[in-house]
Amino acid sequence: MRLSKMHLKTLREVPNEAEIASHVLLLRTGMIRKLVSGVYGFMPLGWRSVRKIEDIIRQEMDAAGGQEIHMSAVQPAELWQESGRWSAYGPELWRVKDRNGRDFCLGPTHEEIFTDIVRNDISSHRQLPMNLYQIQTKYRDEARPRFGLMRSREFIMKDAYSFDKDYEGLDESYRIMYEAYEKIFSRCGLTFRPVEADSGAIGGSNSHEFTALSEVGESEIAYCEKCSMAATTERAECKDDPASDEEMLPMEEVNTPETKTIEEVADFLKLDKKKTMKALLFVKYDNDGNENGYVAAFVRGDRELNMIKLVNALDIPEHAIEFADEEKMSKVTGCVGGFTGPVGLHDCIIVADSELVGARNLCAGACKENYHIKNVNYGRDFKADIVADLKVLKPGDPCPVCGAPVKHARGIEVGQVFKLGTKYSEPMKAFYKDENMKDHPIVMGCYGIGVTRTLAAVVEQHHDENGIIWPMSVAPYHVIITLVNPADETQAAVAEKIYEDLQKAGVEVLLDDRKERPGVKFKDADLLGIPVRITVGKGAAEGRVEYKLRRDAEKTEMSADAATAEAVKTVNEEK
RNA sequence: CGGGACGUGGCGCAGCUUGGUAGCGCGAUUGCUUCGGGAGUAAUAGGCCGCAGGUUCGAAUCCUGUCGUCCCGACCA
Repeated sequence: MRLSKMHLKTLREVPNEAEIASHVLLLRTGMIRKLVSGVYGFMPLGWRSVRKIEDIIRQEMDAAGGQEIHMSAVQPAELWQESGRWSAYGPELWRVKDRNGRDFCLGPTHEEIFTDIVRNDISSHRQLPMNLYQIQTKYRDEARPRFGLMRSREFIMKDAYSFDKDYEGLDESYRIMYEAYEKIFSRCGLTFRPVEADSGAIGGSNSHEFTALSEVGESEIAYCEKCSMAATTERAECKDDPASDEEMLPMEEVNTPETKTIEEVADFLKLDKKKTMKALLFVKYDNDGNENGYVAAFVRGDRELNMIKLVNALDIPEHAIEFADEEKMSKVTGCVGGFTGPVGLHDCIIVADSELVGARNLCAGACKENYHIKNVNYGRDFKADIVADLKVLKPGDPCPVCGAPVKHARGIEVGQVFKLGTKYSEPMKAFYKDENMKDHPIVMGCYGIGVTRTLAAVVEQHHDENGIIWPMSVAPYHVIITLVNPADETQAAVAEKIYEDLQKAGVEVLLDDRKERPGVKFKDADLLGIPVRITVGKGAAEGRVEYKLRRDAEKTEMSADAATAEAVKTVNEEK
């Protein structure tokens, strides 16, 4: 492609709407264009990179036995009502009505549609296992779209669904996808870590996220350097401190004026924070959005509540719970903002962290303004409706597997794999008949990759202060020829020859034949990040050109033919 | 949804405090010079100052509302 003919507009200045590197660079290179908040279009170079990623995904999915299909983005509400997610999914589901007032949504994911396909088409065990996938535009009406392609309302996703006879088959399908994902992200040039994850709104029992490591990433992961433990902090199990062998002491109410926070209470009573417990108060909503009772969650004073673990313990969707209005809640349950403890609380669901069961003589709120109670003990003084691990695993806490101190890192979630089991096949009646004509629900798995988010993650991991540094595999073009002075016939002829030779060799090549000053061309070449660069300039009369890789600082002078050969070799090795 | 900031030619911004009908840099077009790291010069085009009300003789500027955008939080495969 000749740059003089290409639809390309690079920006010299940083658009004020962008903060992080991938967003800034994708806008400055003109690869993406914003339409409205969270909705982006792709210009020629951007679209080529998207297609590169898609092609890598297709190759690996096909190699893993997947079959590509393409479903509509528009989905009828009926299917979502059948699975129960029409109400469970929440406001992120982008709902639309047709002219007759019938409800639809723009698909955020396609479990229902794929389940519907197989329940119609699959009836025999002989048709299983099967894996179907698509690469398609998805919609999620995000509360706060941000960082360009990182969290957008419209995005491209590859979603795959596996269908098996039983859980053993699912384990195998899951393993195959997991390995395919490792290949895909490696080929895209990403540094990533598969981590155990919560299954969220998609549902199911077992899940891994593929996280591209990056400081600007929105997911936080905990991992252990001594063993293989790696999980999102939402998911990571947090070990209880061992049960105390202290004697239970009698409860004692103490006056603790103006001590609303754990720090204040611990300071005032000269207690270790570990000898206190804190209360977090929530209001629960039913599927229609009406208030549906209160929840009080308790963790030790030095711990932090993990909301995901709480909603999982309650077995409700995440959006069905919110911090409670303490005054309103007080009238029903007797809680007192800042002084809430489990003793004296009534008419609400009490959820206690498992660590509290073995702890002894903790200080808790007295449910009375300016009073706390010392020596509160589980079992004797209060009981919980639910006991579960509710804690956030913090850096330095013992690894739940081996006990070594864990570390934390941030990352961009570029893919996730789930074991769904029969979560969809059962309610939607996707059954197959076995050898004995007996019906069984199909056992499903689902596997997603954020294609456009992967593009952003690649840029996050591969850039410098001058621009993008594309890995060969996802670069929009492999080689850029900078023709320093197009008016110089010798230079032009040498550049044209290299351009043609590279194309004949199957290399994707850009020829910068614009009537621009050299500085502009060099700056653009840096910004665009094309991996191999050949500069045709002063040396052209002697048949000499410069060869340079975007990622390297040094350039090499060589003959035009040698540069062409070197470029072909490098591209074929790396693409 | 809560908190904060911002909307002025394609992009980045000034002007607003103290109202008088819009300016700078980049970009674009044309000429001349220049030509290996975002050139110099001269000229030209391009803006109902987000939108709607209000105050005023007069509003980019003050007031109210509204829409949009970004950041933090809430939320989020």
